[in-house]
Amino acid sequence: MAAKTKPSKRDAILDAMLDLVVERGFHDAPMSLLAQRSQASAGVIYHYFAGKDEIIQALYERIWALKIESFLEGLSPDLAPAEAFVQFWLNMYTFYRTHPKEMRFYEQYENAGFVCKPSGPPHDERTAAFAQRFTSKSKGGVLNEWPNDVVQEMTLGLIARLARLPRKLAPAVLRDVAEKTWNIVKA
Amino acid sequence: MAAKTKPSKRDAILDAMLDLVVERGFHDAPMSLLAQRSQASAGVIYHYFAGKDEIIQALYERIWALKIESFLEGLSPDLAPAEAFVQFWLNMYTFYRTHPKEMRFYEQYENAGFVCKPSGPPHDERTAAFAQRFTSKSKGGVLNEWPNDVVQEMTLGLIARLARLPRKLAPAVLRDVAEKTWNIVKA
Amino acid sequence: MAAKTKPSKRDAILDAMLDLVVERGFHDAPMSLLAQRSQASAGVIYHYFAGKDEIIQALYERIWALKIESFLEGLSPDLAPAEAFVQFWLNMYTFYRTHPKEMRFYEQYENAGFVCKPSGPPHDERTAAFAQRFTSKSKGGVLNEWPNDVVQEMTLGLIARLARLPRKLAPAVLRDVAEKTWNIVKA
Amino acid sequence: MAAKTKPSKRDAILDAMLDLVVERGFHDAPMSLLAQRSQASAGVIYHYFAGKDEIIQALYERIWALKIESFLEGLSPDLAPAEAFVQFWLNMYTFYRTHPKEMRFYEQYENAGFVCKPSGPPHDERTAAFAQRFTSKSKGGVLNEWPNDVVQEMTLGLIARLARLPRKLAPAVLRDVAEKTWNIVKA
DNA sequence: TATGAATGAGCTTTCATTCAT
DNA sequence: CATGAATGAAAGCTCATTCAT
Repeated sequence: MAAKTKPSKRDAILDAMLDLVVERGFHDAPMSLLAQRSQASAGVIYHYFAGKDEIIQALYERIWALKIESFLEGLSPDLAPAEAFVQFWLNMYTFYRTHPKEMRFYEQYENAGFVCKPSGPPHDERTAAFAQRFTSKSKGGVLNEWPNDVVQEMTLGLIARLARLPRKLAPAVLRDVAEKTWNIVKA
Repeated sequence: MAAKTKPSKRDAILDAMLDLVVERGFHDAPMSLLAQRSQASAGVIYHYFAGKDEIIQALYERIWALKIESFLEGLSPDLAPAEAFVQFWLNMYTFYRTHPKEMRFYEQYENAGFVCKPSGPPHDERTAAFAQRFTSKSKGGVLNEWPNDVVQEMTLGLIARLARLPRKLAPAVLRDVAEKTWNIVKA
Repeated sequence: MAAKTKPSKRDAILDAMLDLVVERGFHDAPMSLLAQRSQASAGVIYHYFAGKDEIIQALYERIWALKIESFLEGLSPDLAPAEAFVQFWLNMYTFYRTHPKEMRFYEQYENAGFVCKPSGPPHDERTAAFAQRFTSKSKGGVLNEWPNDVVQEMTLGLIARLARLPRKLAPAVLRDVAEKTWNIVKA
Repeated sequence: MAAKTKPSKRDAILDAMLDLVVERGFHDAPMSLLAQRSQASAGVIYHYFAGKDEIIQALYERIWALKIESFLEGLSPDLAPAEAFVQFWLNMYTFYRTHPKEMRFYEQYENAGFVCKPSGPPHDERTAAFAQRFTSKSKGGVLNEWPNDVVQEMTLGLIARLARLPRKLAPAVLRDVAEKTWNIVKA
């Protein structure tokens, strides 16, 4: 049988930290509790990580990777812009709904200035290709001429917020929002 | 009669806490530093507040009040819906741009689960009236039939995010976004 | 009555640290024990000192000052060189014999490289004057032409070692050593 | 037969510990670092030594043996007292100058009370013979009547201190000090 | 009102040592 | 012989809070 049964301890630590931060916040996630929850002794944690900050950082990166994977699922480059947009939109919504803890962690991480993101979020080729496509017309993309960050908030940012709402939105509403939004930001 | 010059100490404490939380995050805003920064002794702080949590709470409420005041400025009930909407939109953007620290505090407060908001945000009559007007048509308002929270994210939430962007947006873009958004959410 | 009854806590901490280091060595002088012995809580110690290193440093400086005071006692500039030399020699021996703990601390401090002496031992005018007198003849002093540090080891260094010996030396021997040494190093 | 190439691991550990103690002091020489530096795993160290203290102890003894060997080099019993004295003196100085790390270790060991020397320094015949010769006349030796330990500090102790000085002393000065010292302590 | 020394539980981290592999 | 993950007590230090003055 294949190998990958080993790093379970490291992962257990990250899992426990995720739970802890979501349940109690950065300010109330002591290493002692982390040890208990992850079934690790206080000592081993420092065998895997240099310190608390590094755990947070590693967790951030693990979630980032997971996110990228989920977002690009089923997104072939052949899809027409409108379809790709809606597909992507739904992917994000689904990811956020199925990973609420990861999402809450993310928000704390980005808002609390806990650690400084090192060298920006890790780069990814497929994301870059996708991003390239969704730029303003004047830059060779398919979008209108609003500043890039405005468009992003209108799309990615909006989905994230909608996904945070307690209730799951009806597919019809979801599609409707996606399409109306697309009509605003497309070229 | 001696004017309101006295409670300056209390305010100084709140001011210092605001700075601290914004600069270092909830998890790194010790009372000792708060004392230093607010020119108060460790002891007096507990004369004005019952504890750290209460300071956070009081700060939250102070900012809330400030926000309400700013948002409703120049918003008479006579304004046509579209105009009121755009006016409100611009008010929010302006407030957020001129109160970046308050905004960052808010985000941490809401994301970090630091304290549970007691009894919901304080009630306000004028807000209520305004909110009443901007509900779905079927409820007597002027908006479409999307769930209320979806519309809120599309509007209030969006503005907040746009205001967080580093660059100040050009008035033209701002108006454009406001109007296009209005066209989506209006009845 | 005069003031100086206050800094007792700070001094108690230094006293306790001196005992601890002498009894158990730097490597076995935990803050918890220090707290117990000095009748201070773990916390207050950090009110008076920034950390363990600073305590060691402060102790070093306190002892240094005490040393200077003792060494120069009864040493008027009018004394003939030979007499001044012997007087100084006896002062040192007496100090070392009456302050064995301080001496042992000193030795550990200087040998263990525990902290780096900041900016050298604090300067003192009277010492400087005395030192000036006891330099080689060619530099205007009363000593022979050996390198300065060699002479120092032959005198100061030697006394320190003799004082460390378990037994107290007979005054006669002491004087004899002092005089013979003087005959070697004088011009 | 396979020569002494095997115990290299044990020696590597002692070497690494020597470096560590000299560089950082007893109080900051953790086993983990020792493992790294000696290319040994944390585990094997305990195959060769019962614990940290034993390593220190073994190191002390290794250095002691080395010292004895160096000191007695070229010291035949036929040499006249004055010549033997000066020869020994120079041997010591040379050893100390060529083994600064060993010397610094020694000083920490003796000052820090790290471990109590077990059963005194290991006994050695040749040293004993040499020591016997250099006792006071009344005990059959060639020295004056000062207490034994005083003479030792005047000689051995002094050399050790001179060797610690940063600069290497000129041979002429060295000889001069040796001879003048001899004149003091001889019978 | 105001001070700041004092408390002590609790925090993050270290480290000598063990033991399954 | 050798490894290095694992242990857990203890280290140095922080911090919300109290209280004598």
